[in-house]
Amino acid sequence: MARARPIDPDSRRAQLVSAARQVFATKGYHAAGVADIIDGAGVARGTFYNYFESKRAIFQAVLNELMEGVVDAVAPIDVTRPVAPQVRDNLHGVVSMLLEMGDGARILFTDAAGIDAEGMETLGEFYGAATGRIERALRTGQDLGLVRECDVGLMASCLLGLLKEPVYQGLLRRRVFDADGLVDTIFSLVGGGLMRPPDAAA
Amino acid sequence: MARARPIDPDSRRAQLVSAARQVFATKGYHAAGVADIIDGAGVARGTFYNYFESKRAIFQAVLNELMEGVVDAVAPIDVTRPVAPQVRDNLHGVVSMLLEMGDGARILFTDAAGIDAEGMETLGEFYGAATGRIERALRTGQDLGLVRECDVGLMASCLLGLLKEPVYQGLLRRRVFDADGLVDTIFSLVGGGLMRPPDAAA
Amino acid sequence: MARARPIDPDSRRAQLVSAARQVFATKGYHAAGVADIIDGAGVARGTFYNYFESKRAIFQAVLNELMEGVVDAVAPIDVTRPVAPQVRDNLHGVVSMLLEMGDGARILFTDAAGIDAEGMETLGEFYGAATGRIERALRTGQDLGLVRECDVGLMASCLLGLLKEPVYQGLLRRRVFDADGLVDTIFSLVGGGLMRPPDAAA
Amino acid sequence: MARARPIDPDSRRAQLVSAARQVFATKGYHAAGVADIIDGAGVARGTFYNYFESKRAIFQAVLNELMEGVVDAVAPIDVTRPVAPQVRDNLHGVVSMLLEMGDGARILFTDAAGIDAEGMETLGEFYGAATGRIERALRTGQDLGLVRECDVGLMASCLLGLLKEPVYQGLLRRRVFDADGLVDTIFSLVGGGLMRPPDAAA
DNA sequence: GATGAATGAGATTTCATTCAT
DNA sequence: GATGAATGAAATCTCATTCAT
Repeated sequence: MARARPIDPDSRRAQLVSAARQVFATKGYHAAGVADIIDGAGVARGTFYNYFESKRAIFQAVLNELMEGVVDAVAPIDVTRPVAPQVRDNLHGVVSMLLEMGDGARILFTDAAGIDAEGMETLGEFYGAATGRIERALRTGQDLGLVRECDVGLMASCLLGLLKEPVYQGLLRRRVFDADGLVDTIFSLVGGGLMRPPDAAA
Repeated sequence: MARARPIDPDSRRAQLVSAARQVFATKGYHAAGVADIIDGAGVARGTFYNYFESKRAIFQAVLNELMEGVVDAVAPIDVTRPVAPQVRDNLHGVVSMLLEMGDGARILFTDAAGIDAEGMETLGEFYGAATGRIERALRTGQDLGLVRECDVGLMASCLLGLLKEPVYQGLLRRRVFDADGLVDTIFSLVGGGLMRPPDAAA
Repeated sequence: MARARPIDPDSRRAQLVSAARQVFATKGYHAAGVADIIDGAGVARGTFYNYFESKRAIFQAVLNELMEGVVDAVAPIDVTRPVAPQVRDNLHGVVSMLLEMGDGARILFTDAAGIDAEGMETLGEFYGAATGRIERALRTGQDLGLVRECDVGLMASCLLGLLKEPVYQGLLRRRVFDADGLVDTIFSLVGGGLMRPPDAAA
Repeated sequence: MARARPIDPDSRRAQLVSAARQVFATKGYHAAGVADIIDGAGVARGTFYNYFESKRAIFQAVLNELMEGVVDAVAPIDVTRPVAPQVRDNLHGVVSMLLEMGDGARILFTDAAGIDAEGMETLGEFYGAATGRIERALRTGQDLGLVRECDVGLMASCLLGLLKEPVYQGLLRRRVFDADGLVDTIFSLVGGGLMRPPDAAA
């Protein structure tokens, strides 16, 4: 009711995106209304449309922010130093970031792909880029003699799945787990597989 | 236009579910309208509501059918026979099933979780059950001395991710691949990890 | 509130167009809302959109109906019979039609051109066709030796103006006049001036 | 962006009206937004409302300016000198003025009447005044024995239509023509038909 | 059982106007 | 006097659902 005090447009925009993330994370894209977002931001309806063309547009902004957050959690690997710890850090960084997002992650996992063709494409490109990075890393590893022969394309998306699925199920089934445990599990699997060495003790 | 000839209610129901699967797969839950479904089934609007309470209800029916299809693709493991080939068959069965579904799989991957809390729960239970089965298998494997120590809960969802992610990306990015390649990749990873043995040749 | 009894779609459509004509005539396109139209027709909002895609669309339907009405008021001239009375009848028919339309005529005179480019074009084509008919009539008249030399294009639109302006001012200034008076006036002007005196000298 | 330098209020007002005329002429009243006007004038939104109470108000200002322009193009007739050339000059002046206005004329022809009752009234008065002038001229002509008997009221608006319609169609159908041709056409029609032949029989 | 016209709550979006700085 | 962020009433349009035939 009281008129929101005018503030720097960039701040207002950021505030709206933040409110929107909250709302989308909680209710999902379709159940969320612009009304929820402006309530969250304490702003009038018209103000919203001064900053975003549509509900779809602010969703895209939220999505971009989330994707950026994940990307920023990954540091380039320096091959002149031991590789494993760096990979471990990156893995840990991404998982922590996703866990921190909490319900926000459902936007990346579920909502974005279910809205329209453009959403699918955005997400497809994002995961494509991620897979691409893993793929290149695998090839480098092969060149360095660390990684064995395999179909790098498929292997890359398998590895991505290794990371995503536990986080996704954490969301769906509201189970909590800690990032270190997951990183350890992934490392042990990638490091030596699942099978017990026929007779390790022998 | 022409009045649809009265048919056995079960057939009509099946016909509607089938049309609905098609429509949901193609357009997604929200973009799909009841109009699309009845057009697909060649039935009047009122008829639809004689068989289903709501759009949400028929979606649930479609979802159930799909989940059932996946479950049916998995045979129980008979521990008195060699295990690996049986696991391989199951894996192959599930992947083939998902690939056959084509766009229908997006319902399982994306749409179902994005509709409402109930959808999330349904899917959570489904994946929970799948994870549970894998978990039990792992434990059995450990008992038999085939599988080494690990956090079976996390490992189970990791393994599920190994399978889902490539299929999901196939959908998102419209890449095709064949089921055997994926099964091989998964098996090689699970079998011995990703690293090249220090000096396998020695 | 009470549910409108289902009727033949064509009738419903006609009823909506009729209500819309009334509303547009009274309030003008922009001041009129879909709410006014459905109130007029005693129908729910959704019903309106079962029949017309948009407010703009039903306006077009109204416009077409009005234009058709005017066109139908004009009979082709039969040159084997005396021409003047036929022209007089046509003139009288058009003027009467416009006067009967009452405020509806403002749609043709004012609203249609002020809505969008398409409205302007529709109206442009309509008046273009009218002018074209007059033009052809003039040329025929010239061939028959009844009409003297002139710039038929300009003359045609002048003649159209002769008819339109009094009707238009009748609308704007809420003056009433009768069709016969106008036809007489036009005839006296055109008759004395446009026709070549058969044999002025004789 | 840059703060507009303070200028003489009358100039600012004129600047706004000028920008508004441009905008209204191009887009029409309803499609034009206050945003377009202030963009055109290079002025902030708030500034606009320092000078005009509303969009409607500045439209009225534009309208008044245009009507004045037309009125000023007409010189009083001096009956002690030959009348025809004076009439011709006035006709030519008005037509030229309207043609110069270009799209601006659509404001007079179309937009003004389509806005609200007040717009209709304003325009009604304007055309009423014009018709009135023509009417008085006709009566004077009758007194001088130059013009024959007729219903001067109707005849006056007919004559006005003679002039307006070609210009209007020029707008609607984007045809160009020159003022002289139209004046000639009108004169030939009126001259041959309206004037009593001085002594046809003698 | 089948039909399809009718419904109406509710969502998104627009834009002229206000007012604190 | 100039500014421009904020406002919010009001309009259009959607579509799952109802119900009389």
